[in-house]
Amino acid sequence: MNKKRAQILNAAIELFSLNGAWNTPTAKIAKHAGVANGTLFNYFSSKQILVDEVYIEIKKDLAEFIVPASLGKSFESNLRLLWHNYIIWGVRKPLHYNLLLQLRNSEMLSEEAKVKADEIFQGIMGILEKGMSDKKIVPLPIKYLSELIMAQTDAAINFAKLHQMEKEKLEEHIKRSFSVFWHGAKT
Amino acid sequence: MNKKRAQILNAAIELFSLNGAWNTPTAKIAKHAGVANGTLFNYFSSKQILVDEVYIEIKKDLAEFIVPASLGKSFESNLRLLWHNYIIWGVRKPLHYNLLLQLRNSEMLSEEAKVKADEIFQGIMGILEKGMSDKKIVPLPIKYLSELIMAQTDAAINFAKLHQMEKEKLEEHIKRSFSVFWHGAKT
DNA sequence: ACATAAAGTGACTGACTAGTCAATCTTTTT
DNA sequence: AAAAAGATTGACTAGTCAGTCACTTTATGT
Repeated sequence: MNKKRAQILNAAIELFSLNGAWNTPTAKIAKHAGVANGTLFNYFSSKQILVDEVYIEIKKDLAEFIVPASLGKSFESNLRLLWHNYIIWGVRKPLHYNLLLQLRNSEMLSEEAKVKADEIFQGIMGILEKGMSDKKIVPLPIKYLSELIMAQTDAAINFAKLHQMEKEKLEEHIKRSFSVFWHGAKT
Repeated sequence: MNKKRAQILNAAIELFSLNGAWNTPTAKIAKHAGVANGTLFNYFSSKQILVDEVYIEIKKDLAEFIVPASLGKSFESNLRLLWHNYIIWGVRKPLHYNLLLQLRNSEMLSEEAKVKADEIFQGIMGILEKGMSDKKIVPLPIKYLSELIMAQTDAAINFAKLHQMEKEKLEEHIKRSFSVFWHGAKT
């Protein structure tokens, strides 16, 4: 069954996010997932692997959510869409988002997991970077632009959460955050 | 003696940063600090308290480093200086910087430690926020500006590290990063 | 209906670690 | 220089938890 695997992953995501992965015993995860202690290890042969898989799962979820279904229009509109979707994801899935940050900075991930997770985003990053260099819309190094995009979307997510934004207000905020980025980058 | 306390804190900062605080036994910290196991608990009554104190220590170090000695000129020049100093600090003290991010997202800090650490920055933030609202240089909410400042300086630190920047090149990069922010914010 | 395989279980264990404390060493006081 | 106070020590303990494995339950094939 793959259902059990998903149950365990979901339980892990929730408990890791709320209490910290370092502070969450595998027994608690199993219980929360409604399976026996030993069953967890049938699906994930060690806690390390579970942590890695949780990270990859979250990145996959994110990638699937933000990737523009209809790609091709102008580079700016593609970037706008990615920008929008990432912020929405961060606001709508606070547990996932929180855990993403936690694991990124925790020294808990194996190198393999980091590489694998990066590979998921290679497609998206490739499109982005190609667009940036082709159009040379912007006089900044591509890698710095990527950093800026990540950083400013994170700032936007934090602010949106702080004010518990929804619907129109959130959409307004997202638009404005993109303008701020776009004007800055075009300096 | 306060020297021992400092030794323990420094050992903890190094080991926490490299291996993760969750993964660093108190015994290892004591050994690395050149004191006995029990001595650590004479200075920090629990590991939780040690972690909290490490976090506060780092924040103090940062505050001391970035605060403009000569304050008073224009708001923009003050902000420029804070911006500059924070990035320099992040680049020069990679262990401190790394651990700051790690602890922020780790669910390891007590609420009291977070509050105490925030208090250290209340002065700086106050000046900043007052400057922003007084001059109304910028049509964005103050809290969002703060988020943007933190986010964009972090991006600048990452990029500087990625390219192992130093001296003039680093200074150029810092200047540019501020321009990007400033132009964006004035949208 | 039976046999064989696969999936699930949970009590158990070996390793690890935060925190203790009685004993020892060092510093200060008288 | 003796005594008292304070600091340091590290062997020890009590608790926790990742991972195991002999057994049970469920699914599949004949």
